[in-house]
Amino acid sequence: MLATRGAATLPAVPARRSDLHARIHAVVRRIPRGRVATYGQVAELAGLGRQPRLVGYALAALPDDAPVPWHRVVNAQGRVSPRATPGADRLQRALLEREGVRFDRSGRLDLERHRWRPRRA
DNA sequence: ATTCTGACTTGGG
DNA sequence: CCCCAAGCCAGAA
Repeated sequence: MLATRGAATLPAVPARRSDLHARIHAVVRRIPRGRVATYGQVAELAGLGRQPRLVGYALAALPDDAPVPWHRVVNAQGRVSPRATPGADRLQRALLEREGVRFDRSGRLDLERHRWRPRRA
């Protein structure tokens, strides 16, 4: 099928933008409706270890039409992380509420109750 | 090529 | 509750 190496016109290695992002997005795609995962949790599941920040970077890089439920990722405090873009955080919260996730007065959700617990890592 | 700038978390003061 | 530092990727200017 595909030439596996050295075709003059093809790169030896696929020019993927970023392995890191791809892996992160893959994990986030697994988060079921009505459940949430923290940045740290996603980092672990993606095999990045303690690098929750990278998860934030990867999600920030998502195009608007990406088939990734980015809104299901919240911070370790169970809150929607403040976003630089106006309204972005409001949208995230709205999307979660639409899936049945409730927030308390301080804008915090119950991680114990809503956290996604994948059987397989 | 260098610099800047974000969706984080943890440990400590 | 607030503040600070470290760890570290990628796209834009």
